[in-house]
Amino acid sequence: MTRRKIQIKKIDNTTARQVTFSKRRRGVFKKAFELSTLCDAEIGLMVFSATGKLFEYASSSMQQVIQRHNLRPENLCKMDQLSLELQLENGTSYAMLSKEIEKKTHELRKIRGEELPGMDIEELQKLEKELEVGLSRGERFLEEITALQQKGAQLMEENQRLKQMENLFSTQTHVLEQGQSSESITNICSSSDPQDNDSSDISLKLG
Amino acid sequence: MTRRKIQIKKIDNTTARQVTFSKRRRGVFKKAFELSTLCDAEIGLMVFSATGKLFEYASSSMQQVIQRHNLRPENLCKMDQLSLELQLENGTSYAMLSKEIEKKTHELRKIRGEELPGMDIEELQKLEKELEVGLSRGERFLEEITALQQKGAQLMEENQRLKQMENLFSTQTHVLEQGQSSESITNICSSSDPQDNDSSDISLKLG
DNA sequence: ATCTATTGATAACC
DNA sequence: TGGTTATCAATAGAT
Repeated sequence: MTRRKIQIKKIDNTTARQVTFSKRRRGVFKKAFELSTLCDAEIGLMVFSATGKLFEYASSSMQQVIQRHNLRPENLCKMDQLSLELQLENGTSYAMLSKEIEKKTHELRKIRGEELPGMDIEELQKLEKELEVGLSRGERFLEEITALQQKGAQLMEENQRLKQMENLFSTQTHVLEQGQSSESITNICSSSDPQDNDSSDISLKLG
Repeated sequence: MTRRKIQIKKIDNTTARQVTFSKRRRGVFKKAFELSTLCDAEIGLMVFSATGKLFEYASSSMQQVIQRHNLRPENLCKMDQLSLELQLENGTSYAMLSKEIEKKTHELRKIRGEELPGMDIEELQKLEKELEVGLSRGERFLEEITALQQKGAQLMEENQRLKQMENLFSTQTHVLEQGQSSESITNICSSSDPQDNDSSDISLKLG
């Protein structure tokens, strides 16, 4: 854009591209900072260089910006379905187990209220059965707990990726450069979201 | 920056601020697009106006950019602490409960091996005690299960936000404007497990 | 990195 | 909002 106008398309020359990247990156970050400052906007900007380096700027913190972004209804997408199922399952399970506990407790009290010496064999066998059931249920509970723990571990694992870095910027005027590159990324979840709002596409004119 | 140079600080006049926001926003998005195009960089830019409207641009898709961002080791951060605690808790709990189950089972078998008619009061009271303990343990299990379910629900909720929409942009030259505002953000943290990845949909099965 | 000729962005005004 | 224009800012090309 100076000694000569350039076309906005990938720069072939590698070194030239890197130079331009450095220069323009600064420019974009500065613009982002100015916009957020002048207009009181919350901004998050992530830039991965062609070599995989990450440069980022966030007026607050990237985690906060991402979370705010993810909070929007249109970004909560289909997970809701799974979530709802889960909620229902949980409710059912809990209700069922609560009922069972209550029942057992009631039976126990009933037994305790009787004279033990007066109990006949049948009564004792019943008690024994109760114990057995209680134990097996306990085992089921244990299994369930284990399963839940595993699921929880998986979920946490995923959540790790959600959690963001701290303010690596001392002030919002600073941009941090971070090393390493991340490769393959798997995507799930397609959004549909019919109605939506006054969303309008803005196409950028380049020249 | 033109008729007169301006200071980079929040514009007091509301309307002036909005005007500047609109103009500069375009500028930043354009710059971001140019940078990604010229230098083959992957870019994600999120802008929340002071009124809560979201404007975003992503060279690929915002979900992809966010995921790539989240994949960085340094962003898997501090959650590990809480996570480790949880793991230890769970581990301890599991070991303890397993041991308890085993013990109870052993006792039960011992009792079953005896002649019920031959049991004295003391023996029966012991059995009763066993049942009671079994029930209380069951209750504890239930509590634990409930706690785990809640934890899982929270995690899933968070994960929902992780899963992002598809290409709301038909091409990378488009910027989408989305409405509505999102407010306070609550964080729950916990995580663990270093390696492993591409795990995504996780459903909790309860019985 | 630094320098500048140019193009690009935009503040103030309409 | 959407134009106009005088300035200021960003930067391509060269050093």
